Amino acid sequence: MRKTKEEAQKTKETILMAALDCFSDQGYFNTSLDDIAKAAEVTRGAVYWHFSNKPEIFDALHDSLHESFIEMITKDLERDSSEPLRQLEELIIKLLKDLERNETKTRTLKLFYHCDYSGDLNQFKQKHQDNKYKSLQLMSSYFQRAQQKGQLNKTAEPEILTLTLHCFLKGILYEHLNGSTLININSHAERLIKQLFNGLNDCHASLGCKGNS
Amino acid sequence: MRKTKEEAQKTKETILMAALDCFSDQGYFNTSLDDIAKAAEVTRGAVYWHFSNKPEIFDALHDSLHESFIEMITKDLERDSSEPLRQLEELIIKLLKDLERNETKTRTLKLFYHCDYSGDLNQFKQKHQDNKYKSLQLMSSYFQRAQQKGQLNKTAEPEILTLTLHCFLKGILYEHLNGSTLININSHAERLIKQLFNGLNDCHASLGCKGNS
DNA sequence: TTGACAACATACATGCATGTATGTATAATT
DNA sequence: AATTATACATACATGCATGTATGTTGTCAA
Repeated sequence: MRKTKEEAQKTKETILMAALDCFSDQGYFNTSLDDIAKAAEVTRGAVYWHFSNKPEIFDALHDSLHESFIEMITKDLERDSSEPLRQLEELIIKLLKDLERNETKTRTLKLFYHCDYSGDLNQFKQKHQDNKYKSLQLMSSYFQRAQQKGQLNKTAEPEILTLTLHCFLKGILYEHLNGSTLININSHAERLIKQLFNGLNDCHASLGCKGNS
Repeated sequence: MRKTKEEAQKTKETILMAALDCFSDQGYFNTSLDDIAKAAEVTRGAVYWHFSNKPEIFDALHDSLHESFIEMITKDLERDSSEPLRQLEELIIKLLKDLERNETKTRTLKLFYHCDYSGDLNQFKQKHQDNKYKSLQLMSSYFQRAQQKGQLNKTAEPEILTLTLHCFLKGILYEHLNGSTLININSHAERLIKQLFNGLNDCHASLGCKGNS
């Protein structure tokens, strides 16, 4: 019965992926640990050995996705483009298309868009929210760079711009992940993003911003 | 024990509001019918008398909110403003501020942003999504009017514009309802909306749209 | 006014999910 | 080579949520 350490690590990841499958199909609250165990072709004993309970499995899934995001953005920020706004625009589209290709990421992300933190997941609410803020702060640095390079009106507020982008992205992802027929990343997302950035450029570029009270 | 019809209708609504309270506090899946009954100061017998099960309570909450939204938009559409885009902008802000005031609506809406339709709620997924599309169609008619009045470039696509607005709104609401400290409707939402509409105007007004491939 | 039915309350049966305790075989350690 | 701890599987106890069946009281209709 006893497996080698590598094998044990492998079954742990098998359990994680099985959990993701179950959560995606039936939802977090509708999946029992036994469901996960059966999907991973182990028993609940194995699950309880690697994780203390269901919320911890959820948290493990979160971590893997978040680390991946942070890494992609951080690496992109190492390159100091002459046009930070265009760089950001390209990054966003790249992230979206990466999501579309990687089904594991898509399903994981979908989890966090529809999960209810008011139950047993409440213990992780703050942590996951903090992690989201970290990604946001990274985003805002693009706008700061653009402002420093004089490509953004001085009255523009990077925070507001980041929020705008963030809300917009959230909406797109929400619809896309929801399996909505409204949005198809290949045909729509790129145009939506471009439209948003056009708005930002036109509004904040050289002239003053017209409508902000 | 037997109550009059009016009293019965009242307890039914009491149960609905109690359910909303419970769902908001503990989440849909973490509330039992007994929780709801206790919150409404009745027994589970009363709950089972008025509703066949928990999903049906959820659906009843949905209906009340949706009807309210459709009514507000439909009434606004009766007025044929000379500037449909500005009219839409004002409507959005009005809707947001109405939401902020009406806590029942806020909590109900929050339910549907975080609910997981993959479980026992799956039976209502299609219906609720269809209802969402209805509101979206109403929104797009503002853009169509603007286009007819020549206030929107002829190459602009009302559907894409509606999607843009919808995604953006979704993001704002998601953050706001999530209790995010990032967004405060009073101080932020109005500016965010104005910024978005500035983008639309600048991009699609008289000149051609620059960046759309 | 009296039956019939509505509007619940109470009681019961069932199943499932959780957590833990214990068993076991084998890898790692010495 | 013997021991120990690991990596699970199995078994058990518990509690809770659901659904239904039945009881009870008052209302309304005739």
